[in-house]
Formats: sequence, structure tokens, C-alpha cells
Amino acid sequence: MTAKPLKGPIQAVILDLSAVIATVTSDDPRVLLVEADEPNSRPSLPFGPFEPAADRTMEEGLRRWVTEQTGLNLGYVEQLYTFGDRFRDPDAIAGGPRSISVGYVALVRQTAARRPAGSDWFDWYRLFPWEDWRHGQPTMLEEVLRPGIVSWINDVKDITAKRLRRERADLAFGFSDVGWDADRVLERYELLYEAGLVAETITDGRIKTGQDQTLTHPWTGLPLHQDHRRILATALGRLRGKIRYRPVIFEVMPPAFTLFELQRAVEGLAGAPLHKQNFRRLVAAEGLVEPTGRVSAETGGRPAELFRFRPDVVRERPAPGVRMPRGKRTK
Amino acid sequence: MTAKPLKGPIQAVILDLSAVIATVTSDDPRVLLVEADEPNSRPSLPFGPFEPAADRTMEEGLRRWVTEQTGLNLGYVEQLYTFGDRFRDPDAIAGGPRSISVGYVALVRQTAARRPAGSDWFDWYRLFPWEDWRHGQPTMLEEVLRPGIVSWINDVKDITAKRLRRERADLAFGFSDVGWDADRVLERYELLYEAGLVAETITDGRIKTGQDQTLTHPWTGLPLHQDHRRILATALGRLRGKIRYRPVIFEVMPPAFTLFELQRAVEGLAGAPLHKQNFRRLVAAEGLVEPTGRVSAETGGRPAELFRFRPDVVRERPAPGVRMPRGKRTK
DNA sequence: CCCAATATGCTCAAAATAAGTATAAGTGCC
DNA sequence: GGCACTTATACTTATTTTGAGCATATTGGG
Repeated sequence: MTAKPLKGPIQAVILDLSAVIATVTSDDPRVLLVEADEPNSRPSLPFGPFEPAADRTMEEGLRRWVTEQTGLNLGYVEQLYTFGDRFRDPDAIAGGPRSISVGYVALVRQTAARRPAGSDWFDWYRLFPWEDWRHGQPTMLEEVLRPGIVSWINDVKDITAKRLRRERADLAFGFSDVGWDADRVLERYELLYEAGLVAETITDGRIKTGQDQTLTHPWTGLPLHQDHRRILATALGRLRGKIRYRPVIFEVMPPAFTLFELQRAVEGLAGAPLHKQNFRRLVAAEGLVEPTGRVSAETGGRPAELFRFRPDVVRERPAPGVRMPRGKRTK
Repeated sequence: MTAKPLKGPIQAVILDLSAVIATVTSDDPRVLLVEADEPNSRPSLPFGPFEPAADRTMEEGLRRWVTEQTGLNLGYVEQLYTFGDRFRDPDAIAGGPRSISVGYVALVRQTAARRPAGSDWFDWYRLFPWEDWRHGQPTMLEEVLRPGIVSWINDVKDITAKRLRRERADLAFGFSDVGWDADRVLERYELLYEAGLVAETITDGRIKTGQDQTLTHPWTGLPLHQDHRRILATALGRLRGKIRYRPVIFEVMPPAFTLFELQRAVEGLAGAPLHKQNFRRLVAAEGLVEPTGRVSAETGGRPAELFRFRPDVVRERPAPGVRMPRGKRTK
């Protein structure tokens, strides 16, 4: 084993940085996408080059070009994952340099959520309709996805391979008594991708199996450029996990908010309904917020007290966040 | 905002893959390091080039060269983080191409933990002595680290900057009534790095402040090549978090083990002592293990029953892992 | 047979959680 | 002003989970 790899031939890679910029407007979680500029192209994540000469770190570089291009000043930024699979850029399959992208997830406040030219805020659940359980199980899950997944399972003859596919589907989608785990966003998207149930599958030069795309694809969410929906799935899963033990939700809230607004934001990201009374008891008990003394008359009923984030909580609790049940049974 | 970044000039980056290969021997968590080949050099993580022409994915590439170089067959592999800060490779500061490394963490079984030529298994806590709380608070924390950190805090005159440093230290090290959070390994290492309390600081062409290195460095763990100890800190933090909600600990266990052996392994990674009776109640209640029917007479007292991992648990529980308290008070 | 050492079983109080019921304080309409 | 309606907030209760300790079981060695 050598301690230093060969530095001789420069690797044929192109490195760029992609940004999942998320917020939550009054009701829905949203993400910033660059709109398609040609008729046949798809929306994409904002992405830009990494310029080693200019930027000390990749995160700095990301912040710089995001601000230059969109005027947004990113607050919370976290590195997500580095995507480098061969098929991620169809151009590279033919032998071009491998395209590598370091994905970041960033959170901005609703108030700062202007609409930069050429891009727009998309409801996260337009991309992942099956992830929105705020009003119960999405109907498309049983009606569209499940039949498609079952036929993907039966597509393979070998009994062991079939069992593996079934177990994987059970785990990802909570079928047959396994609970739905809101965090497994990526596992679900990847299964749908392999099953040919999302529009991206075909473009990657792979054989699409089983499904009639004209029937299924309109129901399985908006396809994005290259593997960008996969990057988004990674981001959503990460965020859902993180709100449980870090107070990141406050990165998208205005300085003052009612407890119900906070609840709506959490529900939006988590994709699940929460028990109202317990939610307020929890955030109070956790010490996440403190009253401002003011009230909001926007609610239509009794005015709600306005709260603010209490930063001291991070020095009192080891893992301050919004406690939520992780799995839920399908029924 | 343009949807496609410029592909004209190839980025001046060198991409490689580094591997944190971890296991737990009977008592201690261990990591595979390549031994220094010259008198003045330091041990390093195994790392190798990413070869787009040969490997479909980076993980495949990693598995390939690890097997080629060490003969180890990696089981569990997870991408950690991508390291690309300017200072990570001293050679690159002068204007050479930026060195980027995609870090992975892998787990192998004790039984498979042979000793590949040129490398050796190092006790994790030789690198991070302050992280080992299995026998109570490490003495070097109060005796060496805390004074060093205090003088780093006082090094700065501005009152706001001083408060920021103090709060950051409180949070990372659990000073002044904040609890010790075992997962914050990286935050602690980065603070020590900035404070000039680890040997790596000086080599990066930065000004070392405050401490007399001949006094402190022998106490602050074994320094590694470049930023490899930082990569390890990231890995340890990630693993500590993960054992709580995924059954990854079984990746390092032999096929059959006693509950106390399992507890030792968890304690080794977590760096904290666990209550024996509650531990066994937990793993039983969680359904993580099942009895094999055999017993082990190795224990010196009453023979212990041998258990095996029960893979079905992943289909019964949304987040199967070893439940542990996350923070602990210093006292 | 008694003791040291380890494994395992059980109890019990405290804390956290889930799911309600009850009450408070506004709005709009008549 | 009274009433229906809406939303906010307080409180109750049963259940589960956790933390900590005590008690018992099963071995090997003097």
C-alpha cells in the first residue's frame, strides 16, 4: 500500500457544486429550481463550478456563486453528498470526462425568498408526490406506485432476487406491516428509478422495464435534469432527519412566528401531520422558543402568541430539535 | 443563472478517495492506518485514485483498490464527506492543483481484521484521547485540553469574539454545565486544531498561538498525514450517531457473540460506559438479537449465552439501533 | 463447601409520550 | 349584545420508556 497516490495523469473529472436551496412558505416546503430554457429540457438545480483559485473552501465557492447568480444570501449550509456515478451525466457515458458534483443543502427564510430571474420556487411535493402524508396516505401511492412496484418485483424470475426486491420495497415504502419511515426518501426514489417508474429512467440509456410510461410518469412527479431529483431526495431525507435533533427549522422561520406556523413548517418538511397540543408542549418543554409578548391577529380565531427562537437551547440540550415519532404504521 | 456550467477549462483539481476502515477488537475500536515510510512522515489513511474509466461509481472504485492493496473485503461502506479545503494539502497552497478527497467509512469484522503489509490497526483513542469516556472523564481533558482552550479563548481581545469562542468551547466540550455530546467529535477536533493544540496545526503554514507545543502535543494524540485526523473525526462522529438508529454495530461483530461482547463493542465506539442490565433489556426489547442456543465459557464466571444478529429487525422497527443517552453531564 | 466472578432476571420510581377533554379569546353575522 | 364559529391554549390521563438498583443463577478455584 502506498501512502501517496500517483499524481501523474490528471484525473479526467469535472467537478461542480450543486445547491438545494430550501425554504417553507406559509403552507408548503419549497425548493429553488432553474427553469428549463429549451422546450425539451427539464428544470435543474442551480449549480456552478468550483474554482480552486478563487475559493478557499467549496462551501465558500458555493455561497459566492449563489449570491452572484441569485442575490440570495445563504444562511445555513451543509454538505450533502458527492455524486459521481457514471450514468449521472448522459454525455459522460460515451467516454467524456466524468462529471462529479458535490451537493449542498441550504436553508433560507421565507422573507428572503425572492424569486431570482430564470428560476422559481417549486413545491417540494410536485417532485415527490408520494412523500406528502400531511393529509393521510397519498392516494397515488396505492393506486399508481404500488402496482408498478409489484410488477417490478415480479419482473424477475429468480426466487431469491424476487425476495430481495420484495424486502427492499417493504422496507422503503412500508408495505406489509413495515411502517412508513419518512426519512427514507432516497431509498424510495432509487427504487422507483430502478423500477422505471420515474421519467428519468429512460434518459439514462438503460432498459426501461414493465411500465407504460405514458400512464405512470405524469403521476410520479416532475422529472429534473440529470440526477438532480436524486440529489433532492438525498436533501429531503437529510433535512427530515435533522429537524429531529438540531434546531434547523428556525432557519426558515421569520424572526417571530406563532406556534401553529412553526408546526406547519415542521409538518411541511416532515411530510406528516402532528398532534397540535403535544407539539406545543414539546417545543415549550424543550425550551426551543420563548414568547415575544406580542400576538398575531392573522389567525381568524383567538389571536396567537408570537414566539421567537431561543438560541440558548443549544447550550442546554445535547440534541435540541422537534421530537417526532419516526415511523408510522400505514393504517 | 445558467443551467449548464462552463465546461471549457478543466478544473485544476485532483480527486482521490480515502477510506476509514474501522473495526472493534475484543476491547477497543480500531482503524487501519498506513504506517509512515520515512522518518519524518506521519501515518496516513489508506487512499487511492478514483479512475472514472474503470469504475462505474466511486464506491466501487474504493472497494476495488482497498481489496487490491489490503486484501480486505469491505462490507458496510458509506460515503462520509468530501474534503476540499485549500489548506488540506500543503503542496497545493503554493498554487498546485487543488486536492479533493472523497472520504468513506467502512466497517469490517474483527475476524477478518488481518494486518495488511505496510499498515496496522491503531486504537482509535490513540488519535483522540479526549474522546474515551468509558472509564469516566479522561484526565487529560481537565489537565491539558481545558487550560489550552481557556488560553485560546483569552487570546483574543475583542469581547464579542471572546464570547463566541467561549460558547463554542462550551458546546463542543460540554464545559460550564453543557453536557458532553459524544457525537460532536469533529467540532472538538476542529476547535483543538484552531487553538493550536494538535500537532497538525503548525504544518499548515498557519500561525500557532498560545501553546508550547513540546508540552501539549504529546498529550493530544497521534498526528496524521495532512487532514486525515479530521477525516477520522468526521467518521467517528458519524458512526457514533449511526449506531443509535441503524444496526451497524453488527458489521464488526462475529456471527455469534455474547451480550457483554456486544456491549463492549458499542461502548468502544460510543466512548461511554453503559448500564449492563438495561443494555441487555434494550437489545432484547428492540429485537436486535436472538439466542443461538450455545453458550460461551470464556467469561470466567457463569457462562454467557451466545446470540446472533436478527436481520428481521429492520423490517419491524423504523430505526433499529442501540438506544443510548445522547448527552451526559460532566459530573 | 464457600467465595469470587460473571450472567441474567426482576422491581420500582421517574420521566417522556400519545391522545384526548376542557376552556379562552378572538371574528363575523344577526 | 348574543350566538355560531374558529383558532389558541391549558390541563388530564393512561401508557410506555428510561434509569438505577437489588436479587438470583451458574460457573471455576481454593
